[in-house]
Amino acid sequence: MRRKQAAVTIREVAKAAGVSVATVSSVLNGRAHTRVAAKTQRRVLEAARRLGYRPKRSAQALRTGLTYTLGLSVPLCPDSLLSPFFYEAVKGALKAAKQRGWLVTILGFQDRQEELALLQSALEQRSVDGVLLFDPQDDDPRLPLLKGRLPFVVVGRCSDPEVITVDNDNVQAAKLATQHLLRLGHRRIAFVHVPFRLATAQDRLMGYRMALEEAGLTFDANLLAGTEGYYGVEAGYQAFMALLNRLRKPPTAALAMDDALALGVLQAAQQHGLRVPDDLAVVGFNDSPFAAHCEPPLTTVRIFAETLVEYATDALLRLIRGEPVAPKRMLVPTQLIVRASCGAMSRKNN
Amino acid sequence: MRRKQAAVTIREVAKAAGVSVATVSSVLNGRAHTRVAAKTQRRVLEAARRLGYRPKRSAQALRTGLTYTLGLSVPLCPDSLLSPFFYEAVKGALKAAKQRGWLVTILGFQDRQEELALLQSALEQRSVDGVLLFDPQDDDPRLPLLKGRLPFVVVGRCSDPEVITVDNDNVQAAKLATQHLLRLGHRRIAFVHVPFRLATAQDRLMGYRMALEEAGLTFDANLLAGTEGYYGVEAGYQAFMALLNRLRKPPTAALAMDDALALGVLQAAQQHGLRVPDDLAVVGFNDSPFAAHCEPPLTTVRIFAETLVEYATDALLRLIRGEPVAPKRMLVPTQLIVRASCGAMSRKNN
DNA sequence: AAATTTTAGCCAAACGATTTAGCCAACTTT
DNA sequence: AAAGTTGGCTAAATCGTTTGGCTAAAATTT
Repeated sequence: MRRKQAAVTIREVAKAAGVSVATVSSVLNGRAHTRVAAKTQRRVLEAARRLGYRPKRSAQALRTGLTYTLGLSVPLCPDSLLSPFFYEAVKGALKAAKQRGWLVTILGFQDRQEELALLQSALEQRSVDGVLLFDPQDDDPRLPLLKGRLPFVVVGRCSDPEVITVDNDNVQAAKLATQHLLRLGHRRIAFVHVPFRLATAQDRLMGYRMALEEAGLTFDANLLAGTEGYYGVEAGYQAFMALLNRLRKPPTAALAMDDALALGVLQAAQQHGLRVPDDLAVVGFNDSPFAAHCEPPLTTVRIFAETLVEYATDALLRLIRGEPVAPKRMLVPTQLIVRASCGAMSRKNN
Repeated sequence: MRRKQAAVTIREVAKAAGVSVATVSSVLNGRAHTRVAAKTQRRVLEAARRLGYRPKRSAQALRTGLTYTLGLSVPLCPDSLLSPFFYEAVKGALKAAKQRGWLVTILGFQDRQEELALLQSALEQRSVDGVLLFDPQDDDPRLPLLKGRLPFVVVGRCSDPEVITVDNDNVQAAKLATQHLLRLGHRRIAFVHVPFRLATAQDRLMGYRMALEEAGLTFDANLLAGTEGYYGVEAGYQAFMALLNRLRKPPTAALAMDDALALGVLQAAQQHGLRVPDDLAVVGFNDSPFAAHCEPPLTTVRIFAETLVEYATDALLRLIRGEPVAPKRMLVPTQLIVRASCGAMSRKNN
């Protein structure tokens, strides 16, 4: 039961077809160098099919120097806030990889340091031909480690202009969300954000400001509510509570950088006696699974993580093959999903 | 920038240490066959460290016949309901694999047929040394395909006694949840479930029945609300709505096989004019991210997917190495998480 | 001192593909 | 008819390890 049946090798195919292994390889890989007569080709193909021959990956890998495997370098947090993004990301990566017969392995890490060790290891063992990185930061130590040694593509915005990146159009996304609130008559819109060290936060702030300023309003830093930690309901609650306590007059709307943060805003608002959406309109980000089901259902900006990562993977594959990678930085648009929490729904009912 | 710097090979280490490659390999792999003097060992180790030698995976793979890679055969659904489970699963698999220096690749499929093709392919190309399968069904076609050809472990219950499985203790879980409701005084408890073709559904039904019967109640099939499709808010809504319309008197409690189904139950109840938890107590399963944040917060049974898959991966690794795998079937306990939706909270406040 | 055992380490053959260089016949060209 | 071309294929090298078999030298026994 444990014995593996001997697999078919290229040698056996060669023997069966009455040619040399070189010819078999030529036929199967369609090499330009050696042309093979049509008749011989047919014979080889037939023999390969009949014997059920599939080249052994590890032998190919050794000879060609390619593992035909991509690495996804992703954080493994204790909570599962990232899980929808992760799932979508894997779907996207697989979609792009599968078409070309590539595999995807997960390089999962707990902290930045472990990530570096993992990348280093992947590099040294040459276990992958390229990696996808997420969530770039200023002065990202991963880039110098990888540069010139292993092809990589970054998902998210990244200051280095050399690096190939694919990102959500966060500026546009925040701008549209803010404009939506402006259109509903709001003038004092809070922005609940994660630390600005993250590029995403910078971009969304940018979009928020642009919308305000294009509407003739001046940006007011007092309306910023920053979290210390990362995304998370509690973080949103704390940040918004602090904002409410700080201001004489509460804002009439809040744009949160993530649905979890928005949920925290909802809780803080409730505790502060503000009704949503009547006293406070709330807009989140990412269209998390719970966004449609919380009370009230959350207006949110949907991002297309699957598409994002699919593009990134495609670019990475090109990069590895040495093909030209069209634009060095790609932006994927987002979509505003209007639900009850911003008041647009009830307004329609008036 | 694209040039990879030539990697260090075992030959260079051998030269640097003034020994043969065989000796280097012996030292590094600690083979019993060839003993090496302590002094020489030190010299080799030092040379390897100094040069930063890491054996090339693909060469090892070719020579040893092992890829040191595990496959996770997981469904890729359009919606992201599975995403928390998937995330936890990957965490668990990586935790077990990483310790021993193994890699994990994702074999993601859209439908059963694609899964078979993928497994077949992995088998033929020998791209993984073993796979983890999820969600077994009756007469699962994956088992005959893999048996005797590729080691595998199944996550979930599986009728074949030969197969190594790791599963949640679903019987116990459903029993405890039901007992909780019984303790709160409920006597007419609905059970909202997915098709019984799935082993999980069978097991949870079993636990539900056991609790009822041990409490001296007779099982009433009229209180079953089955979905046609799989998990999903809409499915739960439909199933429970149908139940409510069918019965003269609504049940006072509902146990749903998943939080998404429970959410559907919540919606159906609301539409039917039943208040939760006052008129209807609701308990879900899986402690989904939204469970704590919906209205009212959902009492639910938490499962430990990470642990589950960690154990499964560990068993798989053992199986691959030919080590004995302790019990052929392992059960991981679950945990009831009490929130407002079952009424236990408000009761306490009386 | 010779025979035997043990220790320490080397040689060379795999593993299963890809790829380079070259051979031979047949066909063109001059 | 001699010289070059080309088409069609093969032999052999190669990728970087691991490992079974072997052999000197050293240690031990007879």
